[in-house]
Amino acid sequence: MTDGAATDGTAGTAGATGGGGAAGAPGTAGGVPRWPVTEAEAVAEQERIRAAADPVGPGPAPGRARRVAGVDVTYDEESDLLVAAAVVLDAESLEVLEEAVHTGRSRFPYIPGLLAFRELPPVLAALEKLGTPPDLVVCDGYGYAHPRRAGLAVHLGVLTGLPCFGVAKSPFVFDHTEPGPRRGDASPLLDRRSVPPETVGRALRTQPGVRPVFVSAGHGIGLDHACAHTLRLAPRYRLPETTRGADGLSRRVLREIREGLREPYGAAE
DNA sequence: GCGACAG
DNA sequence: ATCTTGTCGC
Repeated sequence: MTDGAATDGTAGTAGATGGGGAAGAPGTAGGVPRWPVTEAEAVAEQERIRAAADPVGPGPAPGRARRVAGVDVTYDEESDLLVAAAVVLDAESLEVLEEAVHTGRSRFPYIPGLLAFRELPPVLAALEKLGTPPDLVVCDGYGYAHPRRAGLAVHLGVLTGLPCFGVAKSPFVFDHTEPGPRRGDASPLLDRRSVPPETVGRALRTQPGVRPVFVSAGHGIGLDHACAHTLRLAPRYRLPETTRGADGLSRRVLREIREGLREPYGAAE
C-alpha cells in the first residue's frame, strides 16, 4: 500500500514547461526542485546533475558495503504498464535481504541519452519502499559513460545521495578493445569524441568466454571500486546478481499483473 | 537529412 | 525494452 501516486512526472517529448512534473517529489536529497519535461529541459537538467556528481569517489570498497541494491524496470508496451524493482543483497553472501517494487505507467519515451528520465521516477519510488536504505546501488545501464557524463547511475546517485554505479550490457556509443579472456580482465571504454579519447568506463569480463559488461562510475564511487564490486557480485553469471535479481523481480511482477494475479498498483513485497 | 545509440 | 523453444553443454 502507500501507492496511489503517479509514477513518472513527465510528459512525452512535447509538453508544456509549467505543467508536467506533478509526481510526488521523490528526491531524497540533492535539492532538485522539479522534473524536466521537454527534451531541451532534460538536457539542461543533465548539465546540473553532472555538475553535482562525484564520479571519482573512491566510495565504499568491497567489504565496506553490506547492503547492495540492484534496480531495474520492466515495461509492457501494450498496456503502458511498468514495474520497477529494487533488490537488496548481502554483499558477502549475495543473499536477498529485501525486495520492493513499484508499479506505474511510463510517461517518458526511451530516448538514447535521456534514459534516466524514463526510468528514474519508478526506480526512486521502489527504493523508497525499502525499509532500510542500501549502502550502494547498482544500475542497469550507464553512469559517467554518457554523452554529457550524466547517465542513469549519475542521476540516481545525485538524487539519492547514495553511492551508485552502472553496469551496462552493450557499449552504447563508446569504443573498446576486446578484454582478455579471463574473469577480471578489462579494457578501457573510450569516448572518441574527446581529444584525446577519454576513458569513461571499463569493459569488464565477469565470466570466462562470455561477453564483457560495461562498467562506469556514477556518483560517490569511482571506477576501480565499481569494477571490484561488479566482479564480486557476478561470481557465476555475466551480470551482477543485483541486476539479475531486480530484472527477475520486475519481470515476475509484471507477468503476474498481466495474468490478473496481481493488482497493477498493489503493495510492494 | 541520415544514421546510430544504455533500456 | 520486447518478439521467442528448444537445444547444446558443463
